Amino acid sequence: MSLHQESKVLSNNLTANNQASVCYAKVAVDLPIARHFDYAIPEEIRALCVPGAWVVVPWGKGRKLGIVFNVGEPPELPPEKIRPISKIVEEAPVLPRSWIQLVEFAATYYHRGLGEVALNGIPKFFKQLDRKANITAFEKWGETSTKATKRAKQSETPRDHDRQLNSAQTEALGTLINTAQTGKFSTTVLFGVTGSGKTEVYLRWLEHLLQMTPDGQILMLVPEINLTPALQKLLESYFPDQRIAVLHSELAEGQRATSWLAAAQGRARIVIGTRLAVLTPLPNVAAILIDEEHDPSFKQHEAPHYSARDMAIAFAQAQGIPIVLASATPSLETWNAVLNKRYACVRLPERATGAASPDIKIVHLGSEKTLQHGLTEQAVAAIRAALDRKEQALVFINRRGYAPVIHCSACGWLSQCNNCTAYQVLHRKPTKTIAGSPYQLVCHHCAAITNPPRQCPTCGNVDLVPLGRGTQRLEEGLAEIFPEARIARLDRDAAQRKGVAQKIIADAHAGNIDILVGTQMLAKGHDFLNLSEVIVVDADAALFSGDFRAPERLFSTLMQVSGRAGRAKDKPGRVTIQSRFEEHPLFTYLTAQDYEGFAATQIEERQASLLPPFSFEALFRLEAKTIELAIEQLRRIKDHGEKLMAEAPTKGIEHVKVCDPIPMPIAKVAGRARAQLLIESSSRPALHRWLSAWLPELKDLGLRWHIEIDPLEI
DNA sequence: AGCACGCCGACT
DNA sequence: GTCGGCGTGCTC
Repeated sequence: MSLHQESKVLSNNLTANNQASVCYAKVAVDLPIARHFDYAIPEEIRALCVPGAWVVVPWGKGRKLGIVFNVGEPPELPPEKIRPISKIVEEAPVLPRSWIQLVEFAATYYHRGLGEVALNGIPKFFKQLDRKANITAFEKWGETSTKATKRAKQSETPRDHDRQLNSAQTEALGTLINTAQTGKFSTTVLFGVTGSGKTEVYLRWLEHLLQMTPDGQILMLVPEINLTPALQKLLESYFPDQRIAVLHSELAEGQRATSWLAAAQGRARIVIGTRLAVLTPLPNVAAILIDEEHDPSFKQHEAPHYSARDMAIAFAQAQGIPIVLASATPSLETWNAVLNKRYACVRLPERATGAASPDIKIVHLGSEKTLQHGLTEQAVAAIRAALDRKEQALVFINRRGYAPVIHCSACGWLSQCNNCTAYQVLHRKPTKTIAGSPYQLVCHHCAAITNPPRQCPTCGNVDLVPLGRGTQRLEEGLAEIFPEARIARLDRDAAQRKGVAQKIIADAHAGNIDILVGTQMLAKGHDFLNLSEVIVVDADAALFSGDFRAPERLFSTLMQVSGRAGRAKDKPGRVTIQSRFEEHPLFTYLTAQDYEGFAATQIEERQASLLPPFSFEALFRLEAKTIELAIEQLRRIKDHGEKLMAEAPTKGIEHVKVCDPIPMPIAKVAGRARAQLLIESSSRPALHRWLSAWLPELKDLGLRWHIEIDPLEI
């Protein structure tokens, strides 16, 4: 008998025998579909079929993994269409209620399917249906690594533990312990400049929590994968007798499965991870800490588009536990909540080591002719001075590749991507090939790679020149200016090969590198004690960007990268920022390292123009063959919204503003035109009530769109 | 996501 | 004539 026939018979039996007692389960299926599915629960598994149970369900001609959410609610479908659950996966841990609630919250808030959210954070390994043979092996593996940790405990390593806190830290710790108490929901911002010793303070807070709650688990979110190894080491030396699980997308499948299982079974007391870790089931969660709270990487760019920070706050609230948001430059959403006294705030005003704050200088970026490989005289002198002192310099440029575009000096041709509204970026090939050009053109949007043309495709001119510079060209230029220096480059391209990023970071710590060239990746968190000079090659692109969040991001990036300089007591840090707009007010606040002053101006502007956090946004996006078609389809969505608005008073929905559809900032990617439609409201609940009324009706329009809640980039 | 169905273009 | 492109619809 085929699976399909078998299930038909089963469901017929179920309906025929005793319809009233047939029990149904709402199941999140492992699919990126914005919906859950109803299944009948066969009598013999009814006892095991509880929310959080793992099940195998029939799916079309095959089977799929699912997780039970609700049991007993009436199905939305006629009973004859409902098939029964195939079996319960008994060896899998029943997922905790807190996790079920979090997933339900996120699916509702982000207007997504349960399955899409629920299965998003579960390691691939557990989603395979034939994993049964391996699961015990993994459990054993988990046990052995616990033993390994225990063994490490016995060989007492010197612990940072005994290091004295300074008076500001001691005071901050006291306040933190008082405001962020166990067993009670609170949101506390730990606000301190880079190097003020936030880490020390929150480690002590974690220590306190671990003592207060004998089984309690702590979730710690960090923005960058590169930061986890150092943090893991630190935590392991700090808490040698606690099991620490690390979770991020670049772990090997086996490691990720092991860590996840340790967290889900409550064996791991501390769970460190990037944004995906917010979806880890934690049966005994006792507190949450988010480091670099403002970082945009906590927002997922793909499918469910969730903000791990916002989800974590909602999670803490639902579970009645404290959450701490640490940052030197909190997001304006967070800072506004501090000003409104919705969040508590603990301040750390000084650098803990006693090192002075870095001296930040803005220098004028003249015409290209006055520069050496894009660097001003002052910048070159600053790097040379660092080399002379046998200290390190970091040269920051937020653009990877060799040059952002190539250009024909005769006819003005630019290396436009054929499939995207973007330029192809000139890159040095990753490995030297025997034949052909050492360069290639790469589109950063569709990832298409082509050989650079030998002559201009429109006029035949052979004189094609790279315009501007990225990390690779800067590295080359620096090698020319400082032939004796050891230079390393760290950007997404360099970090692509596994282990390379960690090797460069280790080399920098060991003093085997004199000049570090890199992007964002280098700006965050690292504590290079011999680094005393930071150069920011070009801060201008973000100064006049159309994005209202650009100044906020620029300020925090510059503060963060500045914070890399002079982390040791005896080596004061200096920062040189090159700009054509030295008079810009952002720089005034930056040189004074006055986050609060800067935030006040930004908040004032946002309030005046009713931008977030003074309004709440949702964004419809869709793709079509042409931009006209995409706009036309979005207009149909808008029209429908306006029809709904006309009926709003009768339906009890408050007013929201539906803007006009516009092309996305990059209008075409990989040959597909993209457009967006912004929805705004001054009230978050109003916006969500509106969307809940609107979205189901839009299904009938037969359009393929998706929605993003609280978008970061518009 | 898969997978089926269905309707138009260039190929042995 | 068909093979196959991917647009559309469905999965409890």
